[in-house]
Amino acid sequence: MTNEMSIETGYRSLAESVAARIRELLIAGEFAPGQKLSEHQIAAQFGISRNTLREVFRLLTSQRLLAYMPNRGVFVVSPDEAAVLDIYRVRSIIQKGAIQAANKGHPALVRMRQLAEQGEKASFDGNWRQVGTINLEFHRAMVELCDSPRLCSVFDLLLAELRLVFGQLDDGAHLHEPYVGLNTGLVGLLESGDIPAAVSQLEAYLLKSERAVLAALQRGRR
Amino acid sequence: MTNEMSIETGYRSLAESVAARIRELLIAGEFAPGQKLSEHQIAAQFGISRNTLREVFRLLTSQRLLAYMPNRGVFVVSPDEAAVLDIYRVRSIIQKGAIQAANKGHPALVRMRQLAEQGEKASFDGNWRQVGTINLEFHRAMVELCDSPRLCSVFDLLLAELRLVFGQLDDGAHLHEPYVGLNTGLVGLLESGDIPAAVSQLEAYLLKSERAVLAALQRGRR
DNA sequence: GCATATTTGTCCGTATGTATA
DNA sequence: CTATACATACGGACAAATATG
Repeated sequence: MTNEMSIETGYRSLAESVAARIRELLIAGEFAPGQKLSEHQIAAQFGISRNTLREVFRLLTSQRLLAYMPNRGVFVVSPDEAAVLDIYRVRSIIQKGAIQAANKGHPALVRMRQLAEQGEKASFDGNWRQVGTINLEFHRAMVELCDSPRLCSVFDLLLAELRLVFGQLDDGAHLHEPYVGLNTGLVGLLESGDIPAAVSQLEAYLLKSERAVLAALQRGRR
Repeated sequence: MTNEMSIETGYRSLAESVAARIRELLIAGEFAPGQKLSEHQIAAQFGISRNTLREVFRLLTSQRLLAYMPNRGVFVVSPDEAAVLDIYRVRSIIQKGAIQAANKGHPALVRMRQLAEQGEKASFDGNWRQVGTINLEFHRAMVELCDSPRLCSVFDLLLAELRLVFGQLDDGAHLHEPYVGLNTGLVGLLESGDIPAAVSQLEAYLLKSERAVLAALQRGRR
């Protein structure tokens, strides 16, 4: 999925595949933020040696999902209000920059249309968990509009960190539901080529989402 | 300097400090692009064990400075034309986004003024090496305008990769010299608060620089 | 195309220092 | 303050893949 695999062949070393698995567990909320990850325990849990696990930890700390505390071990990061503010600041810059490159017929734009419709459907069915997943995929596709592998990988890391924030919050419902309409509207604007309107629509989305996340975060972590 | 150190204390583990040292060697051009880094040799060269060195490699591959080839080892990346295009695409988005936040009196803006003047001086003295260093510092300060630690660290990685490209080229002179004037002009526009003019000035810089780097790259690597 | 040497990928055991109960 | 637990780092071992003659 992401770009932590080796070049050329899609082969992943043991460290890379375990990193991918732990990454999935992290964004699924299986590990609590702030929790310590013991080398001994995790190595046993995944059936790998401690040396290999330390390579895994180096990968995941580089992705801002784990953090080292010297001589104390690695811990799951617990993004605070400042982190959320920063993440949304970067999102704003990256996503506004990306949709400048939107041109009709771009594969990513087609995908955005599909995802917007899937989001409407999932929202209608009340499947909030899927609404959240689709929503993030939608914004990921938005960044793909500008055909920049580096920007996409940066954005992936941002989204992973943001998922970690979501994992701290208790309600999956109202965190994504209000935005499916905005997404559909945004796609329409991009398809019609009205970039300035799309930008302000995006700004509205980001501001609204940021405030909701901040409020939920301050309302207390579960 | 960069953010690969552990949280809380500024202490760096052995892997982190060796990674920083190798990183310096890489951007100084001490290792040739495409060169293979033998685990045995490099471990001996730096007086560390293979296990620790593999952690170092994980850090540096995460920073796009090295790349794994499965069962063949790690190699210094050799950015090609596509990489340069992508780097400048991301630079454009990030830097244009960053200067939107420029307000008079921002510490980063003060620093940009200082660096612009230092660049003029170094250019007058014909010290091209220092002109290049100052130029990159100038653009780094530009990104600091938006007070986003995440965007800054992303930009640092981009610049490190770009330095790797410079290391492939033979002339350090004409790659930076023509831009010192543009830098000074850009600072003036930002200080006067004329963001739109600053943006077009920045666009002119990036386009010019990108073309020069691409031309030098196609003219042949040393 | 084959046999051999080299190197990676991964594991284990262990010594040392640091933090914590 | 001592003792225990753990992170840090090292060296050696071995199979598998790769490079070399």
